[in-house]
Amino acid sequence: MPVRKVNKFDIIKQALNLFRTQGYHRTTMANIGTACGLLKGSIYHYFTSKEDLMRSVLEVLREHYREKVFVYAYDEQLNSEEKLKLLGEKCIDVFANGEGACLMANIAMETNNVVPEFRKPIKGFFDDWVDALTHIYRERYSDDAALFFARESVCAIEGAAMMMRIYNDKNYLLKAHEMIMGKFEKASKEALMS
Amino acid sequence: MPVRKVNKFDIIKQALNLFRTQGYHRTTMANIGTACGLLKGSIYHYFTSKEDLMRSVLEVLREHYREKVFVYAYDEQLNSEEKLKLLGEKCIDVFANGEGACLMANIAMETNNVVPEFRKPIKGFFDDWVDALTHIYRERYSDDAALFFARESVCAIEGAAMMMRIYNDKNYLLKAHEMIMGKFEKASKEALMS
Amino acid sequence: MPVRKVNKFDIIKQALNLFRTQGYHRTTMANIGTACGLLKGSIYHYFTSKEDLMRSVLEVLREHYREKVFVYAYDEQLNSEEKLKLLGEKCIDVFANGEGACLMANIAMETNNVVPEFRKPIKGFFDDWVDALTHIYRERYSDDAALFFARESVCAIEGAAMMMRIYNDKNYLLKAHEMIMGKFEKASKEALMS
Amino acid sequence: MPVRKVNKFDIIKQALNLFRTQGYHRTTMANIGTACGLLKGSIYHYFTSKEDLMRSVLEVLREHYREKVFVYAYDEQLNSEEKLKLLGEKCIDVFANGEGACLMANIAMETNNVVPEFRKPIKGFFDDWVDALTHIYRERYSDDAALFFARESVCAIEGAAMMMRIYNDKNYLLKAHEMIMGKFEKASKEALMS
DNA sequence: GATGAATGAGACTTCATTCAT
DNA sequence: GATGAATGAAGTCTCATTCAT
Repeated sequence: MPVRKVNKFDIIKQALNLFRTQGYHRTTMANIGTACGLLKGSIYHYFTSKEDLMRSVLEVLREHYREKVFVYAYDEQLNSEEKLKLLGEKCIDVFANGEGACLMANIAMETNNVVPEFRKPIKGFFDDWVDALTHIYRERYSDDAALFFARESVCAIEGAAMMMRIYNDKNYLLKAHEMIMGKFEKASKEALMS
Repeated sequence: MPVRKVNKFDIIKQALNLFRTQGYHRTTMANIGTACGLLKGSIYHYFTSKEDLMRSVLEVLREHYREKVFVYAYDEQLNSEEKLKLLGEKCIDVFANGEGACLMANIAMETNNVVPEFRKPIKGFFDDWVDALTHIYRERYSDDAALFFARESVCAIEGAAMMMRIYNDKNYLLKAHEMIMGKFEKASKEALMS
Repeated sequence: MPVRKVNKFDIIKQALNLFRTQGYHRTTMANIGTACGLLKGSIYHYFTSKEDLMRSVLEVLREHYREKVFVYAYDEQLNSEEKLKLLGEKCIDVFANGEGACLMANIAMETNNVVPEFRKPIKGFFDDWVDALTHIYRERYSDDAALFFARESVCAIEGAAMMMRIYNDKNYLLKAHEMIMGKFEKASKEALMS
Repeated sequence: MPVRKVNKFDIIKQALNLFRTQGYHRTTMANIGTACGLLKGSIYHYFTSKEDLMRSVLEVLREHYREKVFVYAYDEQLNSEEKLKLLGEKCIDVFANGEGACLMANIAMETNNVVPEFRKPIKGFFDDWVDALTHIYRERYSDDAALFFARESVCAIEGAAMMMRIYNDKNYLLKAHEMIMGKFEKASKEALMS
């Protein structure tokens, strides 16, 4: 009964969810099919292979972050604190959501050096993130320091996301966010004092 | 004719290396066998299953860290800075070595929520690590603050290990270590001043 | 809205070409569709199945040979040499054309004893061919001998077509044709002498 | 129950038979397994892929002909007629055996231009055959003529094998053999007369 | 008539695991 | 203890075919 049941994006969403929670290798095409109400074979109507699907997932995810999260860093209606706060909160939302964790990091760990195709979008995502933070930090730090702290912040969040997963405790993410905010505010005061 | 080619530990060592670099699912029993000069079937003389082998790997790794790394936190011949420095350097050695990365984190990401058996040794490892750092930090912080900073430090290192892998750049790990050391030394001065 | 993009014959022509060059099993309905500017599903408006399509291809091919090639054997405007020459040349044209080879022989090899439906048109084609040659040969040989040499000629041509394909060398076909012509001309002289 | 059921050669023999009668694409690994009393997966213990198996089949077949058939062409205990007779008879045996036909030709037609890997052993086989016949023919013909007639003979036999298959009539092969023998004997007499 | 979505059987292949030798 | 043969479940992918629109 060939009635349209899904579209490409539905599949991507379901796959994203499964990849995030089960990992790439433990997620089968049948799993993804079931999640969409399709048979495994039908997914090949939309994607040429599992890798192709994953590539799309990574691209969509990157795009999502770029347009819905990192974009706040460049919204000049907001002041720096607000930007940083929004970025952090959005990340927490996404990461801590459901079985959570950062798919980009997961996939990087699970397939890096093994499926080189995935490296580009993953790197791209982290580039976007670091760029966004650097843009914010430049308002209070030198260019070098801004880049440095941006990287440090990403490390802190990603490390926290991992610990959250291991200990099943969302607090790690919240604390990391607070730490980043606190540091930034302190920089502000120091800037004022100097 | 019982010819002994390897022992349990040999297999664990090879498996550890493969799991670390290729991940759990992409490492086959045949891969491990080859690395040991055995056929895959022979591994079952030592371990009842792949999961069983992984469990052993995780336990051995935890033990290794406990005895060879975290132990310095409790070596009262050393002062606090020295302890912290040693811990960091040892971690960098192991993580940044070869194809590197932190197996515990990798496996956590790849199998958490899926192979619950692995959660205990992984959690245990991070507990040990946090405990060791907390022990050091207590010398300059309150109990609560020590625990808090210990967790933060582990997040920082693990996040850096991940970024190191993604960007293929060992600097992340070094910077994270420096940051932790710097923060601790600063705490020392503040303590002196107060 | 009934838009007619192709007709049955278009599909047959494209399918013939693909079956000839790729073989029956390696040619997919999608391949055929693409070659016609259709989607694979649309072919089922014209043919009930792949086998049905192949049957039509074989029939059309047989008809083509009967009307456009073997017909010369019965054209009494021509003398025997001319008939034989024309038949041979036409066959060479078709067989050696493009990726060439004799579809009838290909399909016979690939599907004989497996898709019995195809045997009839294939046999029919070779019957036609042998009949045509026998008709020509009768002018210089006894009925028995004519039949015998007709079969021998077909063997020679088909064997040559196969070697042409294996060695990618059209000469085999030309030499076979020459051989057949030469033998026939010699028969003529002997007949004259006797 | 891992008791040795087959060896590599058993599998090759069964596969050869199936490929010859069913063709390459219609023969599944499961078919081959069943024919050997194995499960399909077990064949991968001996061959890395279906293509790998086919390659072995082609190599074994070529070797078989070289050692058991074409070898007579170089056996100087025999006179020319005997050599040619033996070669022909052996070929008839093999080709007409069972569901018969020449696997080399079958595969050439079914996979040529598609699985280039198979071209080498197939070409090699026909080279061996032509070489053997050329060697015999040189005793009564010039080098050029010997090569020419050798090729012609192979064409005749292969064409006959195909017709045998289509008409399910072994006579084609016998007649082709007789024709070749007759021609050769006639050459002998002409040589004597001149 | 044409399309595109969906199906489902079945293909090749992988791999953890078992077990007789 | 080690091997090599075999297993069987499961995975990715293909493809002829169906059918609502």
